[in-house]
Amino acid sequence: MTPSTRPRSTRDRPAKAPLSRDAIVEAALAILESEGLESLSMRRVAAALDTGAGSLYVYVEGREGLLEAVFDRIVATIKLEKPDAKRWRAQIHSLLTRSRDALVAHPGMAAATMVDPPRTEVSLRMLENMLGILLAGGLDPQDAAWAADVLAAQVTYAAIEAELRRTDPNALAEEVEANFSRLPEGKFPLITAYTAQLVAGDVDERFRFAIDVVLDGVLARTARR
Amino acid sequence: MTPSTRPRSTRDRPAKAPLSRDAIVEAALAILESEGLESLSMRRVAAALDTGAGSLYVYVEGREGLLEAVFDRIVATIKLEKPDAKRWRAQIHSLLTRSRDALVAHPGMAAATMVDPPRTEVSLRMLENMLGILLAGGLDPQDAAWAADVLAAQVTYAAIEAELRRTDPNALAEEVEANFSRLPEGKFPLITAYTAQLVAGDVDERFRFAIDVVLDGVLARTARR
DNA sequence: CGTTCGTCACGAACATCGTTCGTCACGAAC
DNA sequence: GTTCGTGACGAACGATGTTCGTGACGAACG
Repeated sequence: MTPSTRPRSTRDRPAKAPLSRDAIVEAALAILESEGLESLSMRRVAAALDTGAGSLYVYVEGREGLLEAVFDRIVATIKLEKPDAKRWRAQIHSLLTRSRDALVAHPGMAAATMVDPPRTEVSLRMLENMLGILLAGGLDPQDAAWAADVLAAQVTYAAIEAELRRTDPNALAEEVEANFSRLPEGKFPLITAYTAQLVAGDVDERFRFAIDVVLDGVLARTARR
Repeated sequence: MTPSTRPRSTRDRPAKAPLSRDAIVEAALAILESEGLESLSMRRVAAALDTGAGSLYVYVEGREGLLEAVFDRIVATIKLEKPDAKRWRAQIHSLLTRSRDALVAHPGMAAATMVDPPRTEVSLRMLENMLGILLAGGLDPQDAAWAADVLAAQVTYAAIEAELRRTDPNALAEEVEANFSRLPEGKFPLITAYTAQLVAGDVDERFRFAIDVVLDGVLARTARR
């Protein structure tokens, strides 16, 4: 891990690992997973590395830069699919489900992602793979390009929804349902009538629906052309 | 405006409007429109009302509560549609485009929306209207309920994208295109080959595509059933 | 008209945040 | 043995959200 010689004499300190960009990102990632985004402060990361917050700025471009690096690391762990025309639809589901789960595993990251589009090389790998699968499915290039965007929106949206249900899968549904039930009488007839449908399905069912609907929509467009 | 010119006591003050929840929300809304979410601090709002930040907490449940109230106010301004089976598709486009534009007009609000689902009565009016139009379109209730969710995701996503392009409509496309052009040779063949398609279309075209794709997808599902 | 009393704005204070920068100890080079 | 540059340290700055003791206002009351 360490380059060569560990400095034997940092006096009182018991030979602590040297600061590095990688070590910082890794520490941040650990905090993100265990405590969530709001706990991911520069001071908190520095404390985990037994140093001062100011020391991080040599290796990382502020908090924003750190978050970007962390996001990159997360995306890098997502396993891609080798496009196969025979299984393209299943591949989309697999890839996007893995993407969503990777975001869910790091609370707060999904929402942070939306602030700006992916620029890093790792994110482009992801886009390249998406395009590959969609094109393997026979989609028109323009449809595929735009569909990738639409699908990305569903992934981050589903990730945020899944985060909310993380503690208790049914907590949200029950809360919403309870909320609906004490609505002003007759003011929201449709919501009242279809409460069951509105809260129906778990996270996975809803996500599957969203992706299928988008894919069916693009296919309908292709067929019509 | 300097503290030194302040009247000795509130008695000498020229009858300033009393603090109220409405006044606070309105001031916050004005700041949000003109300066964006990151400038919307409790102190900034208090300053606009010529008072201290601490005074706001009597009327508003912290910053989070204030933001919720502001969001509610924004959603309240969105004009709804009287569901008409003959124009239902156009109605969806109108309603969602207005929703997107309302979010875009208040920078940062779209991203903040995603943190938790709408609970307020105003948001339910919106949902009720969406359901009404979709059902008027002949959709199955379960499909309509879930589709409303999928469409909501597209609205906030489009709003965030539109915010980025607010200053210069082409800035993003050009940046992305420039980014693509200096990619490692041959590492992203599809992105390289279809750069034109990836950056094609303005905000409205892309948004129209997203909505149409979702609607076509749900219709295909309905037809198949 | 004088007193009382409850409301409510004020603003100082606290904890935390991201960020900057002067200082200085370390270890290697001379 | 001396010099020197690298890089961590941590105090400090400005800004944030939030709490709370204080006190002034105006209405109610005698």
